[in-house]
Amino acid sequence: MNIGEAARASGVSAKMIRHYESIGLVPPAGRRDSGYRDYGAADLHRLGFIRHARDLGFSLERIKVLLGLWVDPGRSNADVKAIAEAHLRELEERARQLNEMADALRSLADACDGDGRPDCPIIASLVTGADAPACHPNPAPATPEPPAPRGKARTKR
Amino acid sequence: MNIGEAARASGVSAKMIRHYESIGLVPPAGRRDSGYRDYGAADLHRLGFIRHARDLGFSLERIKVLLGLWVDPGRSNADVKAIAEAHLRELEERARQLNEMADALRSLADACDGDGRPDCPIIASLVTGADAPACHPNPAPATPEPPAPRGKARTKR
DNA sequence: TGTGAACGTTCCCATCATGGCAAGGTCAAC
DNA sequence: GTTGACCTTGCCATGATGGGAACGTTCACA
Repeated sequence: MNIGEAARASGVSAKMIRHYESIGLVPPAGRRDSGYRDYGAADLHRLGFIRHARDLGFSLERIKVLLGLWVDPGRSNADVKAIAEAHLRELEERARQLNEMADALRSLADACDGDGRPDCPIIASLVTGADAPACHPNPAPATPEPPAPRGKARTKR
Repeated sequence: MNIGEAARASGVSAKMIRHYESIGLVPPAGRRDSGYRDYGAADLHRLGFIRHARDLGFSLERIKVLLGLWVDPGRSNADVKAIAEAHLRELEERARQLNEMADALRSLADACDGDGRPDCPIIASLVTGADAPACHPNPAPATPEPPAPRGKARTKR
């Protein structure tokens, strides 16, 4: 089985299969006389395993460990679970950070009329680092202006 | 003001300040006779703007646009809002994906006893690509074994 | 038997934002 | 004058993936 067929069958691109081989995530594929890599069912299984782990966001480094546990008949599911939970905590932490950003940005965007005037709480917040105003406490809090150009030499930029 | 002081004052590392200069996100800093970069209040403002935008997860590319709008007295807050909302949608999408992964991984981890035996629904799911079993439908669905080693030529690896 | 398309190979480069390191120049305090 | 903290430029690395060049192989079809 060519690398292209293996790619289609496993859902891992040929490019990535070669990469995984180069970093030792999959063993070096057998070669035909032509130099073409040759894949069998066992290879497809391994590639499928990797793809499913990638779908769950596991890093290649952790997948390497999971593959080691997979092929270890004496593995402990506690080891597997520990890796999964470590990854889960990282996923949750990253999601938390994204949600924090999204929440902050959402209130800024909500506070912006988007009516075509220059006044903009989003810009204002980026300038001052402050959060979005509660609602519209003051009617027209002029958007802070950019700092004056350097010295007198405007053309210097 | 040295780059180090500017870094401390703005919360942007010296390394990044140089980088931002190299990609045109900040104008080339003034230089002293020694060749040292020299920063003033306007530069700190700009760096602070960038840092706050980075804190909200904006890409440097988008920050470049936001900076352009900031310094444009004729800007429309609709333009700013459009960029913010585009970014917001991306944040939400990324968070959604992470949560999807986390949910899937959580049910797998919950389904794993972690009692030290080799049986492991996490490994099983990575092998088959199937979701976590509903709860524990069958008492001991033996974890799928790794594929047999390649043919008879184990040394071929 | 030739030929062309589709595939394979290796190697290098790019992404994105950031950090690290090395070799060398500058500054300020003692 | 020495020392330590700082600055300069330049290159390399990250992690996972894609793109492309230059060149070899396979296979079907005329």
